[in-house]
Amino acid sequence: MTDALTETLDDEIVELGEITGSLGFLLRMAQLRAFDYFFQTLGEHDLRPGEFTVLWVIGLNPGLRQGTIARRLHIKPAHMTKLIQRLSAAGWVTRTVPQDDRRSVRLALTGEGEAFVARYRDGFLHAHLAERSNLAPDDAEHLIALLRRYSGLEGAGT
Amino acid sequence: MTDALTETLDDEIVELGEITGSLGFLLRMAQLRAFDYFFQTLGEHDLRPGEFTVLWVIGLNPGLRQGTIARRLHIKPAHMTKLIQRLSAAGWVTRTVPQDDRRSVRLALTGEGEAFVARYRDGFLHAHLAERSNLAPDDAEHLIALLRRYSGLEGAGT
DNA sequence: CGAAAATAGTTTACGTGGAAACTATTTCCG
DNA sequence: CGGAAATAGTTTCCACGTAAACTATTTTCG
Repeated sequence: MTDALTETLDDEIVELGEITGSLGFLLRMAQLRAFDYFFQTLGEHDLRPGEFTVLWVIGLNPGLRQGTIARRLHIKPAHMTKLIQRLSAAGWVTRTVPQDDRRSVRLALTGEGEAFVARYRDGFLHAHLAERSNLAPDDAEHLIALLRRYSGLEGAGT
Repeated sequence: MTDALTETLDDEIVELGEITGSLGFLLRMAQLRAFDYFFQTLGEHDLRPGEFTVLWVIGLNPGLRQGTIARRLHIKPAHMTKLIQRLSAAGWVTRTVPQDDRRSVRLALTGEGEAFVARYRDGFLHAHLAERSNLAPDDAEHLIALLRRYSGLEGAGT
């Protein structure tokens, strides 16, 4: 490094301006932070957020068609196919083609799948506790409620 | 609500359970929705959120090094190189290697780049306004404030 | 019935973003 | 000075996710 004056003029300060009021921009930034926390907590294990979510939902809804779950999670069919192939190859998910509609595939967890979910369940669901570190608990709850509303998950269950 | 057994067999209802309280999951869902809004509004033009953000920040901070801007936006060096190559090839950004450090690259907008930013500025910055979203304006503002705090962009003020 | 349309899932081909290795330049010290 | 370390950016290769085309079934309806 040269002198402090040059340093100050060149680096350090990057003005972001009004873009910090853009929801899309903020969501991207927030997701990167959440991702950091996630891998900081669970990175030691070989676990991807998306994969665990799919396992979780299959566990809660055994026997549903692959496409039904994919739509609910906004996973595109092409990607869902690969996900299920992976989860199936790992021995966590069974694919069953029912008699009444041989186009479709119904999903369920294997015993290993259930064990896997049970094992990482707390770590995954509690990841959000660590994620909230910049926010007071009340604010974190509020943020979650607003996101749930914004993303259209409001009416469904909870 | 039907009972759990019926629910499970129904193809319409997908239970998500406690995962709807996970910040990471909600951020992913929210981002997908924001993405939809973005392309619904600006999809007609050939504009990517990330590219516009980079142009915007270069415009606000002409002469900064490529890596400085990348770090601030959490863009990895490898990706930043490709982004700048594209923006440069499009004639929006100039790359200047300064005499005092010939390893580095300093960025600025061309006239066309400034015109481009000026042209899409309103559409991009206002894309977040929750006209078509599920949130009231107050809630949208609150959501933005919480996200800004969570993602660590809280410069001054609160 | 049977051809056309609709549906479920898969395959292919591609674009975005990242990790690791590489090149070039500058700085640090022995 | 001059070799080791640090820094800036690039290149190569790979994972994730998507769109579009494809296969296989089921449904629609003339």
